[in-house]
Amino acid sequence: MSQHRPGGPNGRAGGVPALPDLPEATVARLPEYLRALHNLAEAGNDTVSSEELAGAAGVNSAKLRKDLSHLGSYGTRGVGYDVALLIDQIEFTLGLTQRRGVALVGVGNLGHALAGYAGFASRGFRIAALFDADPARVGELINGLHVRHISDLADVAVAESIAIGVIATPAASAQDVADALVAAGVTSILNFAPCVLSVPDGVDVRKVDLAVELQILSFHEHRKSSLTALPGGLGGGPAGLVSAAEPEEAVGT
Amino acid sequence: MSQHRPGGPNGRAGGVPALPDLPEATVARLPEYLRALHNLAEAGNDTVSSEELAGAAGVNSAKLRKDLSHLGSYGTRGVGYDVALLIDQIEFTLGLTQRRGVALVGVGNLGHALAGYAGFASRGFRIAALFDADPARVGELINGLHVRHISDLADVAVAESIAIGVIATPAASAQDVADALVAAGVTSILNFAPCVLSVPDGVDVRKVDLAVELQILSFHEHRKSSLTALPGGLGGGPAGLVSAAEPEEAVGT
DNA sequence: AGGCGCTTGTGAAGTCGTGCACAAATCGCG
DNA sequence: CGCGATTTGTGCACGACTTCACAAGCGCCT
Repeated sequence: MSQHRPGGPNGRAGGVPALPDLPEATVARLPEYLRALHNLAEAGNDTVSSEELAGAAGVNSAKLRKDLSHLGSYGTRGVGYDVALLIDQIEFTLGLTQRRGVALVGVGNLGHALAGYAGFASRGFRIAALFDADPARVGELINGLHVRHISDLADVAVAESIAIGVIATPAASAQDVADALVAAGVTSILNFAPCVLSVPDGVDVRKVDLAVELQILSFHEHRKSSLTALPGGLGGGPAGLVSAAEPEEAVGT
Repeated sequence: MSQHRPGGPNGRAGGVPALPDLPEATVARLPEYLRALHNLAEAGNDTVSSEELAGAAGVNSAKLRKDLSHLGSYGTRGVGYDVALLIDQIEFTLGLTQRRGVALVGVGNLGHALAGYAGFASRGFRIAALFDADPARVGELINGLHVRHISDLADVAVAESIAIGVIATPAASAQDVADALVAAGVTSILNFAPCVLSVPDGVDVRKVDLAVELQILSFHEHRKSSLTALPGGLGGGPAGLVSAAEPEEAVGT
């Protein structure tokens, strides 16, 4: 995360919910609850218990209740939560009451897929513009939008009041793109490039690295197979047997 | 997220624990260190200090040292870490000394991009087979592999000893695919479908939901704009007390 | 009306992760 | 050979998150 404001005791009068300074872990789970709630609503459920909802979202019910309690008390004891009300509450908290415009930079392999990803549109986002540095790609029509050159970024971002940018370029150009986004007024960045971005304070960056996820799984595979293969424990250290594995297939991206 | 062994009171009967049972948070950072190390190696660095490496990986140097200390002592005081040695160590720990085969199910929008994603190959994985349920897609050639029907999954998975599966199908079919993967002997699943999978114990699932990341960013956007719009508290409540932003590294979790 | 079963909301305890601060270890050099 | 500069490895305190366990609240049934 980029920054977190430890706010003071939040006390607001009136019916409008305050901005309750949620734990980051809670924020990360709210979208999951929201998805589960939409499913439930579609299935015709009016209310839902914490146990049910927790099951649908894949978490512990106590955790779910505590998470929701941070938003305020929107459940009824003995009954459960009103599905529609809770959806509204979470959407408000996540700032999804307005459809946010997103700028996507880099329409290569991954960018192409992201541009066409229906999940963005269905969950409150609108891909407002596509950019690429490659002039050969400029003009290409993807999913109803045509690709613009990255030099137009500032103009478009301002015109469409875009606050979120997605970087789907190679790592080498990611920092430049991030700088350009920041200069254009973007204050939240989702980075798919495998590199660390440095941005000014006040700008949030989240990173998604697809290969990292596989590597984490690989670790668990490795551990599982070691456990079954060597129940006793393998001696010494894992020091020796590494070197002669693969022909070092460069890292270049 | 992944499943943990319930294990209870640590079922290990005496003896030295073979694999040091790393904290999950550490495991999640190792791939990042590995990437940074490969960059350094390519740049010709022989050794690196924790401070440098931490910078390149976007973390605190104390955290990095603690993480690495869990793997054993592979640094030299006063000097730093041997880049090549550390790469070997981390790759061993992550189980990347063998190139792991991956089965990708669902070659729609996103699956297509994943099939062509160079980052997998360059970081120790080999997409060994592509599957789809749609007969119209079977046979299609993507990145040198042709798409097979999902009914072949079991045969191929066994033949190629595939332990990792990637689900890039719509949510509606994800659970069926997961069941098929598990039946075919896959014990680790990376799920891009926006739904909760239920799998037997011993199977690890990691979920990546692209829209969720945007929603988390949206939350922070929402909060930022509210803060600037309402600098003070409204009536009644204790106002002020908004401490300044704490600078921190920009690292996604 | 009153009691009963169900479910939320939350104090409190426990677990996990982080970051500081420093001792121990190593190198280079005079 | 010893000293100082440097950097690792880690004990410790702190903070964040999770989980348990239960009181408080709500609706329904008698």
